[in-house]
Order: sequence, then C-alpha cells, then structure tokens
Amino acid sequence: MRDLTTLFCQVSSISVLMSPLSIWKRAGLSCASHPKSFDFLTIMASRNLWNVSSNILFGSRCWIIQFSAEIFLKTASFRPFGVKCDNKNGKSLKNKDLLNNLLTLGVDIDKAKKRQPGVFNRMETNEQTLKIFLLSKGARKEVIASIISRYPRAITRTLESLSKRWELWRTIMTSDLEIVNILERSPESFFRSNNNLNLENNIKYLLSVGLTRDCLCRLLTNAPRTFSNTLDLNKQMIEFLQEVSLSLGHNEPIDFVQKIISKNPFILIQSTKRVKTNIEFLQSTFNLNKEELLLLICGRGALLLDLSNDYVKRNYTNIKEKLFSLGCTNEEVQKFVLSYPDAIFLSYKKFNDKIDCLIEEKISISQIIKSAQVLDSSISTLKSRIKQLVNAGYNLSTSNILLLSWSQKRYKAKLKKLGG
DNA sequence: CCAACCGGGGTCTGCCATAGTA
DNA sequence: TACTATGGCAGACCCCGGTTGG
Repeated sequence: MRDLTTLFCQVSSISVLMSPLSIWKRAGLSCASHPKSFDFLTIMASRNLWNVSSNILFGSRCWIIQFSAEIFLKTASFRPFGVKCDNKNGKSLKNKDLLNNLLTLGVDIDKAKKRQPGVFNRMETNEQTLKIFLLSKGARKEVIASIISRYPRAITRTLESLSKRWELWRTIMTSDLEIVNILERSPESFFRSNNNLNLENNIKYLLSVGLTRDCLCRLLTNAPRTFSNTLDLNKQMIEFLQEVSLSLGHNEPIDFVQKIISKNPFILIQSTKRVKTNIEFLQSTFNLNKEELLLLICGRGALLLDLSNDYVKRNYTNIKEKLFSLGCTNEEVQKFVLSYPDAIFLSYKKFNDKIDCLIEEKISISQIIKSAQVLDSSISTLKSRIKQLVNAGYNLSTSNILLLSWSQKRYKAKLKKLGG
C-alpha cells in the first residue's frame, strides 16, 4: 500500500503547486462543465500528474502499481480522462488535446488517421483511460502506442466495456500477459467489437459444441478474431463442418469439428464459402471418395482449408506444371500431392526453388516424390545440409535423402557418424 | 541401433467494403 | 451523413520427436 500512499502524496503536492484552473485546463476538461466538480480524479487527469504517475507505474514493484491503477480506475465513477466540449471551438480544442495525448503516448498519428479518420472527429475519446488500463495489465507504453496507431477505435472504448471484455478473455486465458501479447499482435481482434454479450455467447456456444477450454485457448491465441465474430457467423461455420462430417459418413460431428479445429484453428475466421470451395476442389481434383476425403481433411489437408481458393488452384497448377516438366505423369503428381498436401501450402516460387535446389544436386525427381517431406526444410537448410553431406562423402543420388529434413539433433548425430 | 512413418507445434494480420445506426 | 460494426479477403513454412518394425 505504500506506493499507493506515495501516489496520493504526489497528487496532493502537485495540486498544491498548481492552481486549480491550470490543472483544469491541463486536464483538457470542458469549459462547459463546472469547475466545482473538480476533485481528485480530475486532478489525476492532468498530463503533468500523469507523467508522475507513469514514472511510478514503470517502477519495480509492478504488482502494487497494477493494484493501484486498478483501484484508481475502479473508483472512477465517471470517465476521468474523457474529453467533452460543446461550444463552437470545442471541437478544435478537443482535437488538439486528443492529438497531444496521442503524441505523448507515441502514437503514429498519420497512420491512425488514415486507418480510422472518424475517431479523430469524435467529441469524446478515452485514450488516457485506455493507457492506464493497459499499463495496469502489464502492457509496455510502446505496445499501447502501437495498438492505438494500428487500431485507433480502441480509444473510444469505455473502462467498463474494456474491463468486461478483458474479464471474458481471462475466462479463457490464464494470465493478463498472454492477452497483452495477443493485443500486441492483433489489436483489432480485441477492440473491433464492443459487443461483450456476443463475446460471452460465443464462448458459451463454442464450449457447448464440445470444444474444450484448451481448444478455446488455442483459438484465442491463434485466431482471436473468432471471438469477435457474431455468434451467428460462428454457428454457420460449426454447423457447416458438422454437415460436412455427416455427408462424408463421419457419424460423430462433434468429434469431427474438434479434429478440424485442432488441426487448423484458423477455420473459424474464414468464410464457409472459402472452406467449402477448398473441400470441393480437393474432392474433384483428386477424385476422392468420402473416406479418402475425410482422411485428407482430418489430416494434413486441414491445413489447406483456410487458404484462398485462387491460391490453392494457382499452386496446384504450378506443382503440376513443374512436375510435368520433370517428366512426371498426372498420376504421380496426384499421388505426390495427396501424400504431401503441404506442397500446396508452399508458395509457387518456394516450391520451384526447393525442387530446383535438389535437382541441381543430382537428386532425381522420383527421389523427391518418394521423400516429399524433404520439402519441409527451408532452402537454406537444404543447401547447407547438402553441402555438408557432399563434403562428408555422402552420395545423395543413391542414398536416402530424408535426412535433409530430420530434426537438427538427429541430423547432427548422423553427420557426426559420417565423419562430417 | 537405425530410420521410416506419422503427426504435432508455432503461427495469422491488416486492410477494404458495406450494411446498419445514431 | 458520418461513423461503427462486421464480413471477407490475400498472404504464405519450418522444425521436431515419438513410435515402430526391421
């Protein structure tokens, strides 16, 4: 509690040093509201004081700081940093304050304005509330600036809404830090919607269709947008997957959905149209019966379901052309792709480069097709391993090439034995 | 002991368009 | 009519290790 007391003392000392009016102005508060409502929280709104408190916030005893910030925010019965003006010059004054606040935070104003200009015309924004809130959750200042730069609408959210949303995310994630990391990666997924009831319903729904809490955690980590989808949109995809399951003769749709989502957590942020088109593409291109298709999309093929339809087609066409040019038959190409669906995932340039890189080393296309997993390795890994193996006297054209894609541990052990 | 087989784990946003809303 | 909420899209790998059969 000592830090809290210190904080309060700093507040008092500053309020003594500054005239109430100057604090009022610095707080960016309205000329329309009456100075009589001036109190501790409005003093806190002063940017000067904010700098003092943020220095404290960055201190070593973070947990106490977090606690103080929480208490401070929770006791706020009104928007302490909200800015409101309703006279003629209000808008421009307010706009100046907003810009100042954002600049102090280190926000890239141009980027933010370009992204969501409407936010900058608003009479009310809560950038300081957001800042304190996120600091209290352990976000660094630069992260907050980056979040606002990339998704300015974040500053329109109220403390109440933010807290509720965070609380809901915390029912899935075990720590605040994990959430901060997601926000840093993808601010939009957290801030795009203000509809917390929908979020709550999504969580309930996804649990109700048999997804485990671990699965939800994986979804939130990998595809956080899932939880900002409308409940209806998520329902559409889950129901679509269940239908696919039944139509392919898999009689446990819940199990099927779980399998697909655990293999590919990005499914729920794609349109059913996209997933459907990809399933149809796989079915028709490879002439698969129900059983084979089921096996494919429940296995490595799940990876392909969320790819853009054109990308899938383009890459498959390229694979065909490339392998045809190396003398493969259509049957061989199909067999190759079915045994190694990841080939479609690879961009056509990467795919071609990898094949060329192997061919250059006198590795035959039949060897490559037989040991397709070697394409898992990056081009640099392939190149360095080929060099090392050749130096060690290993004949790649007559020997097993799979060691090009072994784990480093296994590969190194093998190389040692070869005397490389 | 070896390596083939198989599957798992990490990761995935930032932008645009548009219907809806105040 | 400005602004918000939301749907949808393009984009694009690499590495690791358990198990198993010889």
